[in-house]
Amino acid sequence: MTNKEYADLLLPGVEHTWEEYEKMYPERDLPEGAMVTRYAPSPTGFVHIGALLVSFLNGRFSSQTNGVCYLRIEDTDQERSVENGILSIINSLNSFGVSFDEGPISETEEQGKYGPYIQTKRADIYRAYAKRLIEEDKAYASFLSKEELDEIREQQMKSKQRIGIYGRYAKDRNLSKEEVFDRINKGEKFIIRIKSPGSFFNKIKVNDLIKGTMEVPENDIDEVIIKSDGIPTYHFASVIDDHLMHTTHVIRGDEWLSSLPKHIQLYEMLGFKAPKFAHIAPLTKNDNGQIRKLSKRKDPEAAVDYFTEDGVPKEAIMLYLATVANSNFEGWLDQNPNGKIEDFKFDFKKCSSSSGTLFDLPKLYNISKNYISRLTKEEVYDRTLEYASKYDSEFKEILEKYPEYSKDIFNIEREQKKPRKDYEKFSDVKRQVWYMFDELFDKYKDEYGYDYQSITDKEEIKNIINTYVDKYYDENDDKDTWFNKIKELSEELGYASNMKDYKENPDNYKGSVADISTVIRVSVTTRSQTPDLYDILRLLGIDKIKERFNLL
RNA sequence: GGCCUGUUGGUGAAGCGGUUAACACAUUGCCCUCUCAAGGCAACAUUCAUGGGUUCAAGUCCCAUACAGGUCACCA
Repeated sequence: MTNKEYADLLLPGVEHTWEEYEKMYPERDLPEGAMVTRYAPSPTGFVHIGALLVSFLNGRFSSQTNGVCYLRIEDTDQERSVENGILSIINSLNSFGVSFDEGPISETEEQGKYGPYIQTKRADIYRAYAKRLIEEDKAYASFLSKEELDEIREQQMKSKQRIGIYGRYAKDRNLSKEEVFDRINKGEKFIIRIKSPGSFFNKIKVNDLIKGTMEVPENDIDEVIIKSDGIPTYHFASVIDDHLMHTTHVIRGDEWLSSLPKHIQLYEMLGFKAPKFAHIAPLTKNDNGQIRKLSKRKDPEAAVDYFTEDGVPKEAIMLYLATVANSNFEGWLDQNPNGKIEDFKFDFKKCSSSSGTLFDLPKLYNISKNYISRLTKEEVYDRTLEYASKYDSEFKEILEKYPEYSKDIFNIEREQKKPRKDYEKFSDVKRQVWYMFDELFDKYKDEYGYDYQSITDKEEIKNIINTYVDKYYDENDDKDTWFNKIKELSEELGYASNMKDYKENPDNYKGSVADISTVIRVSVTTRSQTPDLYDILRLLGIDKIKERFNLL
């Protein structure tokens, strides 16, 4: 039996040879230095915050070098696939501004010349290359059953040896072709493993763009490349795909770091030029003193949707991820307050080489707060409405009913050099402005209660507000005269009009302007803490003010 | 357990043989001020996990120890 016949026996019926496939995926025509990157998720439909970071970075590196970033679906494990998983990943990433030059664009369509971009559709390709390895005597059929594998592992653990199929454990490595032929004819199930040429005692140097050069033992494990269902393993498929799709840079999570020697060996065995690698540190969380990777199963905040539901703008999430990705990003943003993430040049050297980055929620919120403060009143209105439409129908109705009025409210202390920063997320907005709307005011005023501070005497409160509307308030006043009138009111009623005077001689007065302002503020809003009172009164208008005063 | 990586303040970090050990978030205090949010100013690592070594000089180089994380599937 020739090697070719033998390979045909193991993997019959391949459409094209590997040489043909090489021709079908020609070199890309790209400028010098252009990076070809990829994001390669399983179609689980779930987007992990760390995956968003990785896909984002892949996109940035290719686009800042005028390269290509493609999406490849790694569905070699059927069990992980989810209905519409591909589309939901695409949509989710798109909503965060991450898109791809090539790859699937729906469950059935795709764009780009290096496809198919879904691994189960490339089965023939992997078989062709596996066949080549068999012909070259670099791979073999292994009949080890699940039970035998378990037994070997147990034995290895007991005798404290390395776990895996290598050396003398690779029993089927030297089976004769005839014996393999017999067993297959008898219907025995088998898989294809590589004949690892490596030795554990040989150290090789592997280079990572982020971690630097590492010395690791060569891989000597006979990795599975084709599973018994005929589908390749991740390792095999991704190496072939990265080669055929001419990937120059593999940027992925650092859980892959330990399989790097395997991958490098596979590139060598196949005679491929290996791409460059960059392994990104995972996002972690401190779980009662336990620091661990953010987990899809245990941590709701691992899902990107969690923050959207929380009301954090997507842009803010990306800004946060950018600061995590490159530590100098924040300083750059500071220098370029209106800069777009796309204008920043990411650098592998600035990626954290530590073994994990704690996901810092307060920091995210801070970034989010600053981001929202830079929006225009229209943007705040649109985004808040968008949020309310999904999560707060009551507020949605109000916003739709009073668009211009709402925008005026959002504009309080907004369009200025140092804008007001009191919304950390869109879910905060209602909590800060409800009293400006009669419908909400009527509903919530009693629930929250009037928060009078130092002056609580009903008569005195009435006296202050009545005197104020009767004698002092004029809608046409500018801010200075408005406040001067509050000072005058204070004096008339025996309160200090000047805080310094009051602090020096508190006993000379019944209170201060602060107390007077607070009474007016609370009487009209129920809250002792609000944005600028002058703006609030003006927006409410004299009729509403009187109405609310009359309620007391 | 094997292999790999990492360890600078509460957090993210800068630092690449000679700096008062940046910066940002958080926290605390003061100032400003009609409240709040901001903003301004300050405090917060006598020390860079620990122990050795190299050097005139070490967070920075070397070794050991400790701790943490990752990974060891016919999962990706």
